[in-house]
Amino acid sequence: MSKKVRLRFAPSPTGGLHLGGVRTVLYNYLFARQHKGDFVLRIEDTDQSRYVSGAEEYILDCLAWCGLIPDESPFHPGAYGPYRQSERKAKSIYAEYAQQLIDQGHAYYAFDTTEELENMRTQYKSAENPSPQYNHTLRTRMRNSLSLPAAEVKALLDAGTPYVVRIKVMPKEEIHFTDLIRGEVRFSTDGVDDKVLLKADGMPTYHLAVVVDDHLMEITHAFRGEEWLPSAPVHILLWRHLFGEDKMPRWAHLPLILKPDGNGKLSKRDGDRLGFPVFAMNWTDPATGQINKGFREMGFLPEAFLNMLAMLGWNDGSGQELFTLDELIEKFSLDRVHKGGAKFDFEKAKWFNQEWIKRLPVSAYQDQVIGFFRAAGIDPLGNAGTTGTTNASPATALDTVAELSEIAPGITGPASIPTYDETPAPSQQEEKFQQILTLVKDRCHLLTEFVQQASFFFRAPNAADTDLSPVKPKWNDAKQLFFVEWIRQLQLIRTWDAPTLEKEFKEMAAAAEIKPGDLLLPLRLMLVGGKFGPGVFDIITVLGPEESIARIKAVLAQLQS
RNA sequence: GCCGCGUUGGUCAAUCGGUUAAGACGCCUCCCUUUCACGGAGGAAUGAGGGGUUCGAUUCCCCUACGCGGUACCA
Repeated sequence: MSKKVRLRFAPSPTGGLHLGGVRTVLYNYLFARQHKGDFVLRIEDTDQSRYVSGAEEYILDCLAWCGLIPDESPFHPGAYGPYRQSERKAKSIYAEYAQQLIDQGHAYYAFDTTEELENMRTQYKSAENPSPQYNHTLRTRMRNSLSLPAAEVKALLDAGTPYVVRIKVMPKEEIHFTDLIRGEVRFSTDGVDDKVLLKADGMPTYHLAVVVDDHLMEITHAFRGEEWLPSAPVHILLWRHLFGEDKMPRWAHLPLILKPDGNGKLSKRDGDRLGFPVFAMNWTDPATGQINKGFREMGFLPEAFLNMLAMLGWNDGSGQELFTLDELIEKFSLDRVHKGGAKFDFEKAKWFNQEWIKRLPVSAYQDQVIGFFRAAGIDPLGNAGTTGTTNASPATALDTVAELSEIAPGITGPASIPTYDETPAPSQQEEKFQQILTLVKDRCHLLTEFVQQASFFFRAPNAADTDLSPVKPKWNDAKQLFFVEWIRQLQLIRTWDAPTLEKEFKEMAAAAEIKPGDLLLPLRLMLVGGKFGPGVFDIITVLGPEESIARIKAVLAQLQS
């Protein structure tokens, strides 16, 4: 008996896809999936002046990145097409219903020009009424089919005079409906103006289009932002006149996402101002060429992005904060959606991302991370791997025994460095890459941070640029000697793993009567080029003997001078 | 102005008449770690104001204040 649940997301293709838009999609999607229903994408391109080419594809790309794929859309039409309102207009769908309303006496032609409307607004503007409305009191004084003699209306129409169709709202009527989030909401028609239904160019306004299309597409539940609540009475009236109020979808007006500081809706501007993205993915304005950062490019995981968005206005009451999409589908409920808006907190957003980075296997996001490495000029799977120093500084060039003795007089070195496979198979490289990601994932909030945290694995630090001030003042011959000795040791170690390396290191330090702590920081600086990164012995394990030795030697030369 | 919606720590928030008013982010202290993190243990910090209803209000009702949204031939 009950109809199949169908929901829609109906954006205008006017630019980037905003955070709030994605959350609206998400709630639509969750509800649809939970009820084994359909989720459709309808493009509301009724304002050709605001149409931005590429925006439709962009929106679909964003949904794809998030994994919120519509069952029906302009790109994958179902049985309710077309899915673009411009195309539906071309089929005279809206004009037909506008005509029906006129015939019923619920709508009328209005011939007022833009100038006439402006004049009306300035004329009737007052302190008590700053924005006069085209309504039951004023319409008698305007040029429309209600105020003009029938013959004149006919003449105007026959002459092809531009007109719009307006809804005729009767005063003193009570309109109420049950919002799935807010409960009973009541309006008086006294405050509702005669909204334009059909524009002069024949396009419907949102008001007409949304009810006609929701009806034709058999939409059962309509979720949209709270900013639509004030125009709900118009939509209800239209449903009443056209299809019957009992056929109307259930409405849910979602709370707004607010800017972090102050109040008000979060806007693109706020993101620019405060340094965080507002769009799901990078959006390049085709007119200005301006690029707006997206969460994806900022280093967010789609799982984290959605999880964060879901929690902005909803929770399951248990205190749980981390949810997979499937868990959200299972647990989401409208009656636990907040009524009040929520301020967006970028720090918390990053926390969600960090949690998901820790939670997911690195294989789930390694491709995205590879992209960030390549953008930084590093190919983590290429030849510039751990088998050599790519941007060798002058110091790293000294690697002969002679040079060794030069920086450490008294040491006679043997040293045939153990050889090993110079060009690992691709799978080995990938394996090594994953090993590195696993090593640093705990300290990354954003995927982009993998580059900062791990690039030294693929590119030797520039020895000349390494800040040695933390160790240089306390440097002495004993330490110099120790490291030269340590290099020899590295060449001999057979079991190449972190525990063995650490054990050997500490034994040598003890023998040299130097506290390991005094040696660890220098060693880190040699390998990493800074005071960050995973444990030094883990680093050496991954770097391998040749590369480790090269880096130590390079800095040793620096410290000696 | 009018109409509508909202208001628990700095932020996200639990509570559906009785609690020492959860938890999380952020912040602070300590532990772990001779890097940075992660992790662990603590800490500071909350019911806009006023009336009711009730034995008892954060919770229900009203008023006020404040905030937001709308008030287009934009969505």
